[in-house]
Amino acid sequence: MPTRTGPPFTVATPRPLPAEREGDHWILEAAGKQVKLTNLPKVYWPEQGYTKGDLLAYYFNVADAILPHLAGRTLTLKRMPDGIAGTTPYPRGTPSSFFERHPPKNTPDWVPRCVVPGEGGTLAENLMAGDVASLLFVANLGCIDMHPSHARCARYDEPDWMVFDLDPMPPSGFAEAAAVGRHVRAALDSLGLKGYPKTSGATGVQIFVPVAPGHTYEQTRGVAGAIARLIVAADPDGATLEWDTTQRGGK
DNA sequence: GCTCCTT
DNA sequence: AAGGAGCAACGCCGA
DNA sequence: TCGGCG
Ligand SMILES: [Mn+2]
Repeated sequence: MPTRTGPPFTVATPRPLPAEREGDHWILEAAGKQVKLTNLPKVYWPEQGYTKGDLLAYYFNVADAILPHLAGRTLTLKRMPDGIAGTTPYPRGTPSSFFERHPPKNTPDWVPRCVVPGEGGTLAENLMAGDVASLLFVANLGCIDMHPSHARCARYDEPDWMVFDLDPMPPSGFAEAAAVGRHVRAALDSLGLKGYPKTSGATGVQIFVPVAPGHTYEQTRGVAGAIARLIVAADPDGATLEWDTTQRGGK
């Protein structure tokens, strides 16, 4: 049950969100831009009771860390305006989340866009987030996940990084994913490439690899696929490229 | 979360 | 006034 | 070539 009456924030953050209430909503001012924020008390994480306000405060607090990774790249938003457990009435129980890439109609003109060629000679506008205001604007849409493009807008078809996504399936966990990550590092070493690992979700690992300018997605996909197949061949019990998630148990 | 379109 | 639909895009794979 | 799935 969405609440409009509960507290807007339930988690203390180093820098509280400096949003001022204005009638039924809030206004955040950042670098002269006014961002309208709505429904802060709405519970987005029912299990923990975390609110949309908590989400916005989170993105405000990590802005300095996250913005360098978003700026100049188109974003695919994963929007969950009814929280992480929201569902649609029909079909019954279907998650009410959805993806969005184009600026919705109410997007302020100061939110940056990337114009890219679309289907059949058309042009499409894609969202970007370049500063605190645009970051908080997309977060207010109920966007919990943000997926930045592997390529910068200026060279939208030339990725400047590739990623190895290691998702352990029970009973495998983080340790097993890290072990596969070491295989990835060995392969990258032999190619003179450097990978930057990070945790992902509860038990996963992702390894980001900078790619020199001038390469296509087809090329990076080919390299990543070749490395992945080598690892599966070397460690068939520890790694799989199985596409069907129900078929990749234990790896 | 918000707009648009149909009832 | 109330309610529903729409909101990305692409590679992989098996049919 | 199409549809489901990621
Ligand atoms: Mn993952």
